[in-house]
Amino acid sequence: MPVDIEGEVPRKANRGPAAGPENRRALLRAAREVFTESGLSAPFSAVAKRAGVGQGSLYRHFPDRTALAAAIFEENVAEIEVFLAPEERTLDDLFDVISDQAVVSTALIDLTVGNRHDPAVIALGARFREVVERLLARERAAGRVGAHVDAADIMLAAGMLAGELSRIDEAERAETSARARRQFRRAFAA
Amino acid sequence: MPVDIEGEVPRKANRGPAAGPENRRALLRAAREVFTESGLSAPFSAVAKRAGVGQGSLYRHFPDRTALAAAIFEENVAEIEVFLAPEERTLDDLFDVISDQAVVSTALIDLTVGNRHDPAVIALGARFREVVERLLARERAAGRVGAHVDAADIMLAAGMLAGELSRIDEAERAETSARARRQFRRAFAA
Amino acid sequence: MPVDIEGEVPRKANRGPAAGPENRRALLRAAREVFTESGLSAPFSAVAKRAGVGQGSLYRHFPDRTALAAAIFEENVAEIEVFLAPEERTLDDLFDVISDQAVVSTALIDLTVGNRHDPAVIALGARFREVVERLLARERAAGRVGAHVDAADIMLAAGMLAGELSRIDEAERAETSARARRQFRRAFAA
Amino acid sequence: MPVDIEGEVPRKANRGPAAGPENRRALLRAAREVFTESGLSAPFSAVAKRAGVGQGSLYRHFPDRTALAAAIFEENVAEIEVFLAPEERTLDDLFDVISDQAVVSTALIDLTVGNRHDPAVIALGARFREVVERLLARERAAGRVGAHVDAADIMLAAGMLAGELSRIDEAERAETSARARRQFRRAFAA
DNA sequence: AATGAATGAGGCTTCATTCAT
DNA sequence: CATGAATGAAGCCTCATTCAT
Repeated sequence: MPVDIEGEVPRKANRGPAAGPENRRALLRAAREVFTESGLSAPFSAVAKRAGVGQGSLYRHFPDRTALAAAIFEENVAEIEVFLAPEERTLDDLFDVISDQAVVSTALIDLTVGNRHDPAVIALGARFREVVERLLARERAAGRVGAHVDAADIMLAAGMLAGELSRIDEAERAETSARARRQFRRAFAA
Repeated sequence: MPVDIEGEVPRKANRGPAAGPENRRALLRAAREVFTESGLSAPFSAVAKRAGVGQGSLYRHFPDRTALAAAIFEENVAEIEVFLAPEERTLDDLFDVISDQAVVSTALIDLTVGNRHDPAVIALGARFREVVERLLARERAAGRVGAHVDAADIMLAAGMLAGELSRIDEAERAETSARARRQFRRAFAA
Repeated sequence: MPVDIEGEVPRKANRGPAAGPENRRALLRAAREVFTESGLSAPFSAVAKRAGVGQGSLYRHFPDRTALAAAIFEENVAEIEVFLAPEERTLDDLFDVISDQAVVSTALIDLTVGNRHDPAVIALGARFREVVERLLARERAAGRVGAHVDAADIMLAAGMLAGELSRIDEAERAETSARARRQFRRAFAA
Repeated sequence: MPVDIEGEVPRKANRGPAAGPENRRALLRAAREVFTESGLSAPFSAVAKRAGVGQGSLYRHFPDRTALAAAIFEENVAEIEVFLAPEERTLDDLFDVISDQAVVSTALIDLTVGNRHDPAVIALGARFREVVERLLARERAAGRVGAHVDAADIMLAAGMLAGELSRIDEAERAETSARARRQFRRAFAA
């Protein structure tokens, strides 16, 4: 029962510009968590709260939901790039990362799809396509993938898989992922 | 606070209980349109408005979003049952209906997935599975589908396809649908 | 999942005018129950539903909440009149009835107070006052009540008691009633 | 659907966080007024409007009706504590404050009674009881109150009085208050 | 005279966004 | 540059009341 006669407002100290990058990271982490737990429609403000950051800062870093989604997407793509860089990575490894990222990814996908024409989104799509193309070339050369398969096939499969995984219960993900991958392996086999 | 500018009270005439079934149909039609155009997150009230029906009537017929989704889903399943009944229907025909229904279907899927444990939803899922099983038996007998394929495979494929189609632009649907079906045909081939 | 293609509406048979008084009784009983359970602010329609009667019939019998309250009040007063008629009834008996009726009564009181100028309400108030006056005359004659007490005192006490009882938990009613009556007995003693 | 007739966007200026405590006070004042005038069932939003404050701010300060009631109650109890602190205050002074606060108090009482188990409400009840106990001890010591009276008696009387006063017309309050206090004086006399 | 569906106003609450400090 | 309160529009849902049958 705060009596609050002369209203002390004990607000968090302003830590100055130094806090910028740190806040940005906190926001991204928080956004992943929030979107994972509550879906895309989670209150935008929940992200700020979870990150322990003011509403205003959230808006400064990410002027809208798309910007936030793009930033997360960017991290995902970066992770994929790194993970798939080694020569020995296979299509199966791609599906592994996709499966791992699925839940957040699809909230993402839904969002990015809604802003398909945003330049940032387009750029990220292109980066992802690059990865896929390099991978595909290797897989084809190794005879693990037939000539009838092109990058669009892989991307479609990845999208469908991510979408499906994001919709279902945690408990069913592993099995569903395995089943889908069996299908795609057969579909893509040489 | 009706201002009652000209003493006009333009409350729509109460057409009496006779309007009931008609309203129900109008609401379902409107719901399909609205969800197709604006996705699941469209204001629930938009459905009533589009149907030309009072808010209250919407709630009487469908106490919540799930009830409405289940009713649409029911119509879809009924259509699928009828369409796939003839002996000569194939897996490709299933993918045809799915593709046709995709946009609404996925709003549906998202919704039904959210209420996976609603008895009505469960019952409809079971009906769909029945159809798939009958179809699969025929396809297998005809040698068009391999023994490695089970009903869950078909249902997964249908779900992934519908999900994907619902996310993309109208313009890309035909091609994407064709591509996915090529993949599934190969995956399921004997 | 009613398909409802040609909408049969199996409505309750119209039992004709004979049902009138029966419905009225059912409505009053239902109203007591509903107001007791859910307070005055219970949906008006809940009364009709509980009574197993159409909305329209409720409105026909009782054009508004006040009319309904007045009718219940009327029954209460009638009961009080009968109960307190015998020579040997005392002030304590009055408090007994009040306590019994308290929960519904106060929903009533709140409502009637809101329509203090409704003729029906005024008439009922007068009838209650009559009862009180007769009782008071007897009690005074018997030397059980002092000369300093008038009808308004009794009515005030009754009102305060009913109000209090209506607010508290079922479990505390007996004790609170006893305590209040101890106070009033002392206050009114010769 | 803001029609935006002249491109005018007359959104009230955001006066910033500084407005916080001021808003809180305005809301409490407004709540007292609104509840006094229209009873507990007044639209919650009326409080915000009366206070000249956005809906959202109302909800920020008081997440629900109970929180608001508790805050008003808190002010009342604080006032009572201060007013009854001096040695020379009597039971009659208590009834004075109660009478003064009656109208709002009972909206309060009705509300707090509905949330009897809210910790804030419990704490306030305890504070009130403390005041009553101190007062009662003095009155008893002074021989103005009999040994048969305990704190529960006083609290019951106060509750009944407040309840009654809140129900009746402004015009009758003074007389009713006087009458009730005559009764209690007699009931509690040594 | 009874029935119960239809109607829509209005209260409730949440949330995106702005902006004083 | 960060903070978080303020704002109000807009969706949700309930309910009093009407009225065709």
